[in-house]
Amino acid sequence: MSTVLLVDGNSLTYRAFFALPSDMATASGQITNAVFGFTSMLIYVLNEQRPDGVLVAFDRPEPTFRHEAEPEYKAQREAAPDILRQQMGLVREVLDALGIQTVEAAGWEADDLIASAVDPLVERGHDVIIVTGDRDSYQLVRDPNVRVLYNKRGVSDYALYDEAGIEERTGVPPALYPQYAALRGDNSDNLPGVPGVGEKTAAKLIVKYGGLDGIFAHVDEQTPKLRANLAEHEERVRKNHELMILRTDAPLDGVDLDALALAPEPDEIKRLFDFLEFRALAGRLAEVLGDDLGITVDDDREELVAEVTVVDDAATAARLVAGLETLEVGAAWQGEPGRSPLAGIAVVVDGAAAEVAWIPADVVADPAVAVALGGHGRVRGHHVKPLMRSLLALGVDLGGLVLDTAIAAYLIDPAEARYDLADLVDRFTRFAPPADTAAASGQLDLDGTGLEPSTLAARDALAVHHLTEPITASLEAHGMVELYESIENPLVRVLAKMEHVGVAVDAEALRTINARLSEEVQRLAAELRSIVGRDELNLNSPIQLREVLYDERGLVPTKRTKTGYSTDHATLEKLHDQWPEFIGPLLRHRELEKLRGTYGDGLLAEIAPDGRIHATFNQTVARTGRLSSDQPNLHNIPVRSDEGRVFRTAFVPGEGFELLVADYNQIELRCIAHLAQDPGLIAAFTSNTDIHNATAARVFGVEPADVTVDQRSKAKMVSYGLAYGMEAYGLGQRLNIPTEEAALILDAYFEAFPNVKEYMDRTVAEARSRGYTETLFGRRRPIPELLDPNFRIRQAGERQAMNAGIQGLAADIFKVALVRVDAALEARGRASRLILQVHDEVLVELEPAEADEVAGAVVDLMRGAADLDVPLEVNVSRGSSWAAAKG
DNA sequence: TGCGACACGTA
DNA sequence: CGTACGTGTCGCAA
Repeated sequence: MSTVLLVDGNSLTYRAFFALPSDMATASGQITNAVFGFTSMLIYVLNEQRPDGVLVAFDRPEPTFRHEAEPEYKAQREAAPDILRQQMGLVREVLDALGIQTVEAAGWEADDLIASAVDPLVERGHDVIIVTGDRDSYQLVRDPNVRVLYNKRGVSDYALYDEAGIEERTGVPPALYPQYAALRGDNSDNLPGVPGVGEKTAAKLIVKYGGLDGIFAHVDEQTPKLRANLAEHEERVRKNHELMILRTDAPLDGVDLDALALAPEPDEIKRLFDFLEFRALAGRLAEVLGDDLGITVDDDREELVAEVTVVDDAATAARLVAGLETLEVGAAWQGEPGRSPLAGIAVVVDGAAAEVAWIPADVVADPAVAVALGGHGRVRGHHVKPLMRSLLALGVDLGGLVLDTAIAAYLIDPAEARYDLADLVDRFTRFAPPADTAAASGQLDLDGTGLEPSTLAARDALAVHHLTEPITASLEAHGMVELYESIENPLVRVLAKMEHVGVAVDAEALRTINARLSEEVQRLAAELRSIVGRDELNLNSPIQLREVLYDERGLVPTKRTKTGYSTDHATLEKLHDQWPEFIGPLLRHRELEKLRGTYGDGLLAEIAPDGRIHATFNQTVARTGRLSSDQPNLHNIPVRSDEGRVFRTAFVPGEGFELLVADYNQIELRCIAHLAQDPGLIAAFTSNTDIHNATAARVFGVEPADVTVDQRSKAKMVSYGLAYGMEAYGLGQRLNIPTEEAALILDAYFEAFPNVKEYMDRTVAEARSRGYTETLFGRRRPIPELLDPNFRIRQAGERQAMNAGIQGLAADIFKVALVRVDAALEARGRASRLILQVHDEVLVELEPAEADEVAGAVVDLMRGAADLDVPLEVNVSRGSSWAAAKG
């Protein structure tokens, strides 16, 4: 028995396009994510299924009989973006090179062509496997010889369904699939089904009545609501059904079904894969096709190899460093970058000749070398902050940075999971990407490559040398030189200093808080266990809580998670009155256990020998341009609840200092006012009144003096929700009011502040056409989800687009402030220092003699960080702890 | 030991 | 069915 694959070329290419980053490109700039993903999927299935023949079908752009029958069919689909369309041609080229037949026909979809090929192939005695990401093909599995290999997500997540598999997956046999889908509707085809009928109900009805005819003959047996919906939408369902049936009479012109075996052309494969820079794929393909074809695509790019000279003499090292115009550096640690002891640094001596010097840590720390490094001022590297931090610990201030390639790559696309030096070498230089880098491992030969840390660090330094020009050019092409140079670049050193200095913590106070919490947590746990009569109930386990609350007690929550009923705070709150003696203590246990574990134990474990906490502030993580903090995360220290806020009393000024806390007042709302140029909102901020009160007055049409507490709170919720793209449903959930009422409030808001609505719409439209959002300062964020065929994903993209410009602008302003505050403190030679930042708030240790002057300067610099059409206001307070200062 | 799911802290 | 993060725990997989 032989197997033939029928592949839906459009469906898979589309899936590949959205599964892979759209900045995947060859050195010459050809974007390759879709063709790469398609080829990868194809090789994957060739390898898994080892078929004897393959046929790939494609859609044509012309309308089909479905469009003629139903104008709404796929009417919501955006035209394929250019960067996808141009790759369709490359997909064809790949297939041609492999000698795989393709078929297409004007007026027909790929699905119909596949359907039409199934029977002839089965008649010829083949097993047929349909490879697609489109569920419509399920209906073709009407024969034991036909199966569907369905692409669930990404490029390597597949499920192979036979007849029983389809039935298990959907609840109906393949033959009934079109009727089932007609009832349920199909969002991706813009074919609505029957309201109130989802997958479960549709399957149940189909199975019970054997199909649509049976269902509509027995509508009277349904509940009133369902009956009405079915009756009202019968015509629509019938129409859907008609459209969903795949035709088997499509013309397979030019296809020879008896010659579907692959006929690879090695020379053509080599040429094409070379051009596309598919080196790894070529290797996988060669394995699948067998080596006898002799397909080898050489990676003829040069290896990045440094000539390393060890410099262990301080005088020589100092002379060398001082003599270099720019310092292109790599570094290695005996453990974690920036935290463990530094092993040494690598410095490019002659880039063209690949000459790199390795300076061991003890030599780096020599005063002569330290002076040379410190006065240097022209450093380039990849993730330089950890190096700066380690050097500060050695008493060396690296001073001026001119290029951090990781941060540049982050600006170019802030959505990447990480910024590997090897990836950048691959994308931006003529060199082959190194298998390992010191920047990536940061460890002493952890992965057993056998390379010395000095070798790795030297290669990193050399990589930075070769990246300098192309990365700079890319920044220029993106219009981001100013953003990089004025904000991100100087910020690196500011953050390194903050990490190095850390924040002082009163460990004794923390322990006291923790002991009290532990005691109460114990007491509550015992109480809760005795109420339910279980000794081993784990209160941290949502699964076990579900058993207690929903199975045993029989409570019925309103919210579900994807695995079952939710036990989150909002849900429990609603159920509270039905079982107060259990849920009350449970909520309290949750709260205190969280505080004890995450903030009590967590913070205590992070206190360094110097009695301070040295978090890391990540500059290349948040997609909006914000910073993030880890080890520990100091951005989520409790403040809202009284119980939680006490942890802030343990954050104290260091010996001989006082604490200053300064935060922007309503910065995101002010950003909205400025960006939207909304006269009402601008006036509200300019008049210096309570913004939520003023908003409520406008929204609810009352005098400011007459605004109720409830109205103010609603207005506040709307204002904040707005920045996140919230809609009526979400607002209703949070205010605990019906969606309709929430919709009225939203409408009233947009009527009161019409430019805000207009700004949101414009932002989304712009992002959709350009593919990315851009802040006032030129920070970009690609949002490919805006073109996703899935409505929910597209909608999430719209919310991200609305939020990116707002959160991003606030982040940019704040970064400017940080840089300027630090610069001012240094310029005036002050001992006061920045120690912590939390998105719109800074903590400064004030040296008492300078305190008034510095506090004033911090406020002025923060207020002046940007010139918006609304004033920037800053709240400041001083005290002996974070909590006291905040008061 | 790693990972997804859940829950929850902040701006 | 509100954006952006990081961390803790559980429970299952390897």
